[in-house]
Order: sequence, then C-alpha cells, then structure tokens
Amino acid sequence: MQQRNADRTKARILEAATEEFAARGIAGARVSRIAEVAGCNKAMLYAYFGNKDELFDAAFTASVAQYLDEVGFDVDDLPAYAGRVFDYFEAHPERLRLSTWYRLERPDGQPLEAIVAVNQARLDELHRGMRRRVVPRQFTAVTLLSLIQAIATHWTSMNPEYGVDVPNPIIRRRAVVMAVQKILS
Amino acid sequence: MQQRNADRTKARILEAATEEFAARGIAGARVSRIAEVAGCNKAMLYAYFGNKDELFDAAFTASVAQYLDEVGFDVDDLPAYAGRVFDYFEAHPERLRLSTWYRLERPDGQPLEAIVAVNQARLDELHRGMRRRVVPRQFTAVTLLSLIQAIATHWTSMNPEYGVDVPNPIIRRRAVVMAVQKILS
DNA sequence: GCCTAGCAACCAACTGGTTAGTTGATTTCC
DNA sequence: GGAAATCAACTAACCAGTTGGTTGCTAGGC
Repeated sequence: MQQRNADRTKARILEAATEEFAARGIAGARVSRIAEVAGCNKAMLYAYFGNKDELFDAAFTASVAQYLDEVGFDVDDLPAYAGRVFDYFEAHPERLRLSTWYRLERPDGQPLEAIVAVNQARLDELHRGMRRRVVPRQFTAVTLLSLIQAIATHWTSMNPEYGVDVPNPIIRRRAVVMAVQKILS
Repeated sequence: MQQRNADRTKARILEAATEEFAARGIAGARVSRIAEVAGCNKAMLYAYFGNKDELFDAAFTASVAQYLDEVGFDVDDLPAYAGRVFDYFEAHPERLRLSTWYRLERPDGQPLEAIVAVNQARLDELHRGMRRRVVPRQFTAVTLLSLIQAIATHWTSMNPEYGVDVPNPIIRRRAVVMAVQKILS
C-alpha cells in the first residue's frame, strides 16, 4: 500500500467532492468536510483543483461525462432510451442532484461544451429520424429531448409531498416507458 | 405614509426573502442582504421570523399557498390544467426555483401539511374521475399528477445546454398541452 | 546493494474576512 | 408614559484559502 500517490488522492478528493456537493450544493458544501472524507488535507484540494468552485466544476464535469458515456442514445427506440435514463438516475440519484445544483447555483454559467456537443448530436439524430419517419414530427426535436428527459426523471425531481402513494420502481419504470410511447404516438 | 408598520415591514421582509432564497437557496442566501432589500434592520427579521430557516419556511409556505390558490385543478380538463401550471411558472420562475431549493436543501424535511392536503384532494378527484371514465386508468393517480407536473415545468427545469434552439413560449405552451393530451389518450 | 539529494506529496496551524444571530439604546405612535 | 417598532454596533463562530515546513519516494552516483 502506497502512502503517497497523487492520482489516487486526486480521485479520492473528486469522489468526496461529488458526494458533498450532491448532498449540499456549492454554497452548502464544506471544503474541510470534503478533505476529511477524502482522508487528506485541505491544502491538497487547493493544490489539485484550485478552489471550491473549480472543484465543483471538476466533479460535475466528471459526473456528466460518466452519464453520457453510460446512457447511450437511440432514436429508433426512444422509450427504451427513457427507460435507461430512468435506470441510471434510479441507481445514481446523487448525479441528478448534482445537475440540479448546477442549474440553480450557476444560473448564467457558460454551458458545458461536452454537453452542448452531445445534445447537438442527439438533436441531429432526431432530425434524421424525423426524415426517416421513425420519429413523429408533432414536436420539435428540442421539445422531444427535453420532454423525454423530464418524463424519465420526473419521480426523482418530485417534491416529497406524495408520501406513501409513490409506486415501486418497477411500476415507475413502466410508467416512464409507457408515457414516452404515448408522447410518440 | 407611515414610518412604522409591523405588517408592512413583515410583508417587505417576506418579499425580499422570497427573492433572495429563490436566487441563492438557503445556504447561499444572506440575511443581511434580505434586510437591506427589505429596507430594514436584520434584527427586525429575527424579531418577526425567528431565524434564517424559519424565514425560509415562511417564504416557501406563502409561495406554495399562493400557487395552490392561483392555479386551480380540473380533472375534467387536465391538459388545460397543465397549461395553467405552465403559465404560472412562466410568469413566476422564482417560485419553481424556491420549490427546487426546498427539495434539495431539505431532503428529509417534513412534508408541508398544506401541500399534502391539497395533493390528497387532487388524488381523490382523479380517482373519482377514473370511476367516471373521464380520466384514463393506464397510470395510477399519483403517476398522472406527477407526470403532468413534470411535463408542465419541463422547460423551466431544463439545464441550459440547449441554447438557441429553445422555442418561444407560445410553442412551448402548445407542446405542454399536447403532451398531456397524448399521455391521456 | 547502499547512500543521498532533490523533488513531489502531504499536512498542522494560521489568517482575514464573512456571517448568523444578539444587545441595549432610541424613536415613534397611541 | 408606555409599549411596540426600529436600528447601530457588537460577538462568537465559521469558513475559504494560505503558509511554512515535514515526510516519503526515487534517480543516480558509488
């Protein structure tokens, strides 16, 4: 077991940061808590990531990259895509929280290049799908993408006032897939 | 013009608090900024609302009450209801932000009684609608309510990586209403 | 194989500024 | 005259970021 390893320390900081930021947001996160969870000194964190804000950027960018990598897109079966998005955030609710914090706390932050590029690619695919008559044309491509995203994550982003009545994951997933099917019909 | 008026001061504090909390969340909000915007001293704020957290509660509760009061529910025309929800948050995006902050920063906060009651009433109405065959039964009532909410607010809760392609409000509204119609078909 | 110089990794303790919350006095109105 | 409304100034704690120094790893000479 190495006692010194820059890469490993960096990775541990990023992991701890993701956890802390997902739980408390940028303003609510405590740098000292991140350092503690990462098992290192605050100074390391500043050496590797600059400052609190840049650390959030690093954590969020990594999180998004992992999401885009793991959840592929498929114009030919959008309900299945919605199902996968549902599965992903069911397994990693903290990723959705991170994304929401980003939206709330960086209201006029420059959109991340990586996401813009992927979104553009998906929009292009949707347009091609529409020309091929695989995707209906009642909604614009942006609307469709955004609607599907909203439907796939609607449970996770729900306020907690429904209590007991919320169905189990299997039923929720089925509802997501069915809703997207209906949107496309 | 009165120089002293407890009710008016209280109202101004609440207004300023809503603005500040909507913009920056609980952790990011600054009590001194709220006092400044409200045109009074910090001490007033503590005299009237106890502390920062209770001030947020007051602002959020008032905001929700106003929303529930303004946007009525109508089982017989759910697409129109979705349209009204869309209109409301288009006109008051800060209310949606406030609600999102609440969800993120109070992950295990006790659900607000007022919302729980209204939701239960709406669920009951949906159930009656289902029995009357006015509302389809493919989704459970909770699912429907949650789906409609998600669809009606999907633009506002979108991350900002779509840029220029986002359609104008009229088209967005039409998309919301149409999507809910399709969900119900 | 052993020693050591130099550098990268690491940290305890500190700093300067900020922040939620308080206090004790002052003003205004009835 | 007294109660309610208001505030300037204060406090104690907190927190992002820094500093100055220590420790472990390794390359290269012997």
